Amino acid sequence: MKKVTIKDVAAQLGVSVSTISRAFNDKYDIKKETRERIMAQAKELGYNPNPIAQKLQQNKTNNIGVVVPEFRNAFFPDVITGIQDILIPKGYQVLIMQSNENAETELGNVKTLYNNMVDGLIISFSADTQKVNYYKDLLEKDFPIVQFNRIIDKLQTPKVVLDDYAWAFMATEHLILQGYKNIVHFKGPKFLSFSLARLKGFKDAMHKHKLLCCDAQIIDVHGLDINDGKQGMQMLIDKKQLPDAIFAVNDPVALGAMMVMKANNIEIPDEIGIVGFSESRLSDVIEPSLTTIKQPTFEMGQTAAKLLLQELESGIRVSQRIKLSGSFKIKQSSVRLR
Amino acid sequence: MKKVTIKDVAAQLGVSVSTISRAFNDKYDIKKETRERIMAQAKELGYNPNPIAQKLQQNKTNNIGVVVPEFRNAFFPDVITGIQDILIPKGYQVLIMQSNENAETELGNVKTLYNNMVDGLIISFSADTQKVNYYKDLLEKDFPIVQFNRIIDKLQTPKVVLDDYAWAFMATEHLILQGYKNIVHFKGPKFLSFSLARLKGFKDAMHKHKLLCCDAQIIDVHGLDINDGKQGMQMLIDKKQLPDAIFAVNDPVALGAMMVMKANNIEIPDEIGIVGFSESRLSDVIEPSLTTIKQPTFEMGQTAAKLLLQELESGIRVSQRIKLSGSFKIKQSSVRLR
DNA sequence: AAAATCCTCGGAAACGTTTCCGAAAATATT
DNA sequence: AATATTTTCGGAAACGTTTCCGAGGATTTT
Repeated sequence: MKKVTIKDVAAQLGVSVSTISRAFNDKYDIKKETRERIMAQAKELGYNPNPIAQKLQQNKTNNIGVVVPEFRNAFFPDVITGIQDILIPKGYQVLIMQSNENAETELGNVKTLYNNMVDGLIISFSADTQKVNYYKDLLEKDFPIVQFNRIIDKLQTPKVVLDDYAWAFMATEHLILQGYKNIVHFKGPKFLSFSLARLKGFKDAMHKHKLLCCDAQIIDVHGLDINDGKQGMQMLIDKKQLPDAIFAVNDPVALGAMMVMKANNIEIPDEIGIVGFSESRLSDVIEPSLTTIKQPTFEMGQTAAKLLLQELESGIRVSQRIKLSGSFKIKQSSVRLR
Repeated sequence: MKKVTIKDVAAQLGVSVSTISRAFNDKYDIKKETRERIMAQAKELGYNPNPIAQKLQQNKTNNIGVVVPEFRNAFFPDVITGIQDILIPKGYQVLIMQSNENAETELGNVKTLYNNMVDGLIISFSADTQKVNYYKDLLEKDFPIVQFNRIIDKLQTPKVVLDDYAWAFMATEHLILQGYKNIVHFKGPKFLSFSLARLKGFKDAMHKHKLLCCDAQIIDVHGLDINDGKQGMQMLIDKKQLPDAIFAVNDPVALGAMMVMKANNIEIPDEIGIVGFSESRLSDVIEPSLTTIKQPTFEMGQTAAKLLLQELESGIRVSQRIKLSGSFKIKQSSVRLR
């Protein structure tokens, strides 16, 4: 476990420590032959520069923190893969933490990462994050942060999101064009940016087509999980207020609703049509397959990473908001046989 | 972005740097009042010890590396959550990397983590890892490693696995007791420890009940994904060698097989029964629901973390192999209506 | 041949901590 | 009151690098 240090190499070759450093950092002021001699000897001894010492010296860690609410669903893992795809080739390490949809652990995560001197942060906020003063403090210290997917508008950082409004509008309109009229929306947690955008997309589509869109059409399922969808659907059944169709805030909620419908012998898409959001692997497995919006997860991660990299390299923050485009996956759950 | 250091606090209070350090590390040789005075002032100035400097000094990072083949399926994320559950309260950071089922990137990951001075490593190997000399080198340097799930026997480290053999045996026997006779096994990649264990469990159960178990009963699907299951099933259909039942090496493979069966109007479980392994969320969504073995993922992560902690704290390696117990989830796909 | 320039390298400070050693001050012991 | 002991603290070295400054020798220019 004894590590070999720069001094060992220097002593072995009878040169100074600084020369070794020069060799490893490819500085201009070193003779090519000594460089080669050093590299050979270093390899021989199994020397690797100690990154901790380098970080202390350079006041830079080459670590990037990523905080996500969960990684049980495929969404965040895919985004993270995109982030790594950009950052790792640039020599960065990606430290991942999960907040479990809890604002408090989220704050703890961020503090830990910051105190561990990550050079920047990429974050998607938990469903119940409201207080942002700590994040504002960080931004004032010029600490680079990029938000994606679940953003907080008032934080002045680069952001990358899907155009949730537009796609929600399109999903709703798709249901309308299929002839569904009494459509309800299973909406997501109220503090989440995309919940609001998707809700607005739904409402506007309904209004455009002059369909009824009163409070009863908007069901708050409180969460984003399969169980939340189940509960929402069960409630509708209990109240005997069955709609024509459902636009769910995301796939798991849609899935849950479908499972309850199937248990109650409600025919999909004949009696009730349904579309989800954010394609999951489950959407192809369930029967009938679930119409959904596919998000460019990998690209979302790449974009967020690039934005961070830009700020890291230039030192200037550009609080742009990048909207990515999704794709509409029309499957069986929303297409009526004519 | 200018960080406040220990010197700033010292200067501000007119005491020495070492006293500040003592205060923060709760040493015995400091007066209580000065300690309080220091802590108050530190908070006032917003001082936090620089962990990089601490790590350099202590030659210890409090970082643990975790390398997994993927985290698209729920399995590894769940295990990681278990790992974090133990390690984070102990003050460790958990750095996660994914190898994408590729031995080469896996090796790269491990090297990066090692060079970044993680204190230990928890790893589940990729499907095509065969060369282990680098890992052996690390072990000889007394670098702590714990393996889980996908292990390499000849590496002398603590290991935590499911009792794959026993559960595969039970799964197969379950099919037999349901009256299935012509049973095939979709086996996993041949270098994977659990592939072999599950295969052996299958074979032994077949032999015990004196059922035919020739080469034709063992189908190598080459991978662990939905597509591999699809291909395996398609091949059986093309060859017109349909079995009574299938025991698949894992859930995605089983899922793929089911999807092809359904596309070909093969009735499950009447014509063909099927059981998977390692309960996934998909197993409840597909129809009919898939009988499977549930692995204690969270506990597996906790156990691996505890083993590592033990070695870290005691400094001695105990190459024990811990077998965890699963649970058998009997659902529709393997239960014949009588 | 003297002066100017360039190339290569060594020495030392710095990054922000912890810890060992010893000294001064406070307290206890005789 | 003198000595011994304990408590509390400061100074300095150390962890392993990078980088600035400057010096010596080699090379080029005049």
